[in-house]
Amino acid sequence: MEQPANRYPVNIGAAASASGVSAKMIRHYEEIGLIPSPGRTHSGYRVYAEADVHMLRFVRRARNLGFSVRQIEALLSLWRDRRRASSKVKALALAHMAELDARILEMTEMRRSLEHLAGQCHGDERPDCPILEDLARGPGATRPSRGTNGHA
Amino acid sequence: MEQPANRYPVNIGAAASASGVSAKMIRHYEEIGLIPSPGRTHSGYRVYAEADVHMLRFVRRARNLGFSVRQIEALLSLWRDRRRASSKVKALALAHMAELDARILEMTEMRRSLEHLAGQCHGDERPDCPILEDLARGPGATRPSRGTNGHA
DNA sequence: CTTGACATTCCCATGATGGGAAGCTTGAAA
DNA sequence: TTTCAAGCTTCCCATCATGGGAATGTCAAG
Repeated sequence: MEQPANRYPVNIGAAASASGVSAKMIRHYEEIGLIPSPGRTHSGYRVYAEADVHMLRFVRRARNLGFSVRQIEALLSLWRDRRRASSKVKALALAHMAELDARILEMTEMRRSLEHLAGQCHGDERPDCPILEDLARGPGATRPSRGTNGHA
Repeated sequence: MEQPANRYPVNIGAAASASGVSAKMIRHYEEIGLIPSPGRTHSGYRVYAEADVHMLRFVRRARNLGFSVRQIEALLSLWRDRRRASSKVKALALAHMAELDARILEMTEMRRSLEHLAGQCHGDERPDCPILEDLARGPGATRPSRGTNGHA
């Protein structure tokens, strides 16, 4: 009954390619305590079981969704606790969605401002450029230059 | 004709509050060469002229638009070159907009995935949760759990 | 002079990731 | 068996923009 396909446990390289998390990051996650320290061979090589690789995949997918390591720490402990209320997981997800919304909004506003400015810049060989003018003197507030200084 | 309102040149603290760039960051920008080294008093204090504060404001506004320091370096040199073609500035702005678009898209997709998952999670005291299940076994691929392992 | 608010430099931390060096281990080919 | 490449180990450094804090020096007002 030796299934040749069951190649576990594996070294860090195989765990990395099987999980999509780089070996570098696996060691890092271990160091910061996100994942437990795996076993070691007599010579010090890290040894990963299939369950470890599953956990790494979990981590990678959560990162793909933009969760921070801190949040993933929480997700992992919720994952391990098979009796936790699903509301706890959902709360984490909603909180992260709110963060994403905030960042999306922020960047969308930047984009809108830039679009506006770029739309006013003819973008040819002439030197006058509303983009730089706006950066130089501040959005909107077209204050009359107080004659004292041509700004250098 | 002594206008009391013309309080330049100023120390770093005043330059910071007048520009909205922290003293810490002003020194940092100087160190990395984004802005020129200002004059110093006999005792080593940095001294900023009004034009310097204008430049700092320029930097802050550009950062508020999400430009990287590297990009601001380019913007500043375009700003100083009064003969540059406005197309160069516009090109920078458009490139930055494209970066913003990419990041916005990425985060929007994350958000959408999360929304989908959260929408399937009842979020009550029951433990079963599609969010964790998805993270654990991978998006879409609903493989039957091969009984060999309760996952640990 | 003392005091308090400023300034200076230097080092460290964040968060997630990667690069690379120096050295040890492993397995397979010569 | 020797050797060689590939893979592993740890350690340090870099990114990017920002801040905290320590130790020390300066300045202006009391």
